[in-house]
Amino acid sequence: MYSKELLKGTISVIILKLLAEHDRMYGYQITRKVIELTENKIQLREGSLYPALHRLKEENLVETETINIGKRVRRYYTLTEKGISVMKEKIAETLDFTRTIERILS
Amino acid sequence: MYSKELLKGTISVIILKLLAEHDRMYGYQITRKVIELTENKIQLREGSLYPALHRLKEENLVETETINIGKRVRRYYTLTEKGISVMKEKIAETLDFTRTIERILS
DNA sequence: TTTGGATACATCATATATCTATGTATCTTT
DNA sequence: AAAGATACATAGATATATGATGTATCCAAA
Repeated sequence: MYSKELLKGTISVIILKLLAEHDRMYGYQITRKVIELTENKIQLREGSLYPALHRLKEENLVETETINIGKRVRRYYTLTEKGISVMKEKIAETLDFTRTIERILS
Repeated sequence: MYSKELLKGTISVIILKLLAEHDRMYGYQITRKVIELTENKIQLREGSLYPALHRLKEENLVETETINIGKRVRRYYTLTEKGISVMKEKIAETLDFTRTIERILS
C-alpha cells in the first residue's frame, strides 16, 4: 500500500486506461480490477473512485448506462470521443512524469 | 509542466535524494537544481519547497545550518541518520509506485 | 433459515500537500 | 539607477484521496 499522496493525479488516468481496454466497466468492477492488477498495492477505495467517476462524467470524458441486475443498479461507464483523446494525453503525460521521477531517483 | 496533482507525494523524496547526492544544499539551490535536472518540467516553487523543507525538519529527517552571505541569510540542509534511512525507503516505495503505474498504462 | 460476506451505489468530513500570490531584503549587472 | 537574480518566508485557495458512514441486494454456508 503506497502513501496516499503518491496516488494523487493518477487515479483518473488509471480509470481512463481501464475503460479504454474494456470498452465498458462499472465502478465496483474497476476497484476489483485495480486491486488485481496491482496485487493489492493500489487499493482504490470507493470513496475515491465514485467521486472520480463523477468528475470524469462532469468533464464529458465518460458516459454512463444504468442497468438493473435483479433489483440492484449497476452503472456502466464508457469513454467518449473526448475521453479517448484526453486519455491518450494523460497517459503520455503520466509516463513522461514517472520516467522523470525514475531518472532523478535512480 | 506536469499537472500539479501528479507531483504530490514526490517533492519530499526528490529533496531527500538531492540532499543525499550533495551532502548539503540550501533552498534556493534545490529549486534551481530540480528545474535544471528536469529541463523545466518540474518547476519546484518556493511556496512548495520551503514548507516541504520545514516539514522534513519537523520530522527530524534533515538538520539545518544557517550562514551569512554578506548580509543575507542562507540556510543549508543536510540529511540526518533518520533522513538517510527514510530517504532509502521512500525512494524504493516511489520507484515501486512508478513502475506499477507504468505497467498499468503501457 | 438466518447470518455474514460480497456486491453496488453514494456522500460527507477531514487531512494534507501544492500552488499562487505576496512580502521583505540583498546582491549583481547593465 | 533600475532590473533581475538571489534568498528567505507565510497566507489563502484549491484539489483530491481517505475513512467513515449509509443504504440495499444477492448468495452461500452454517
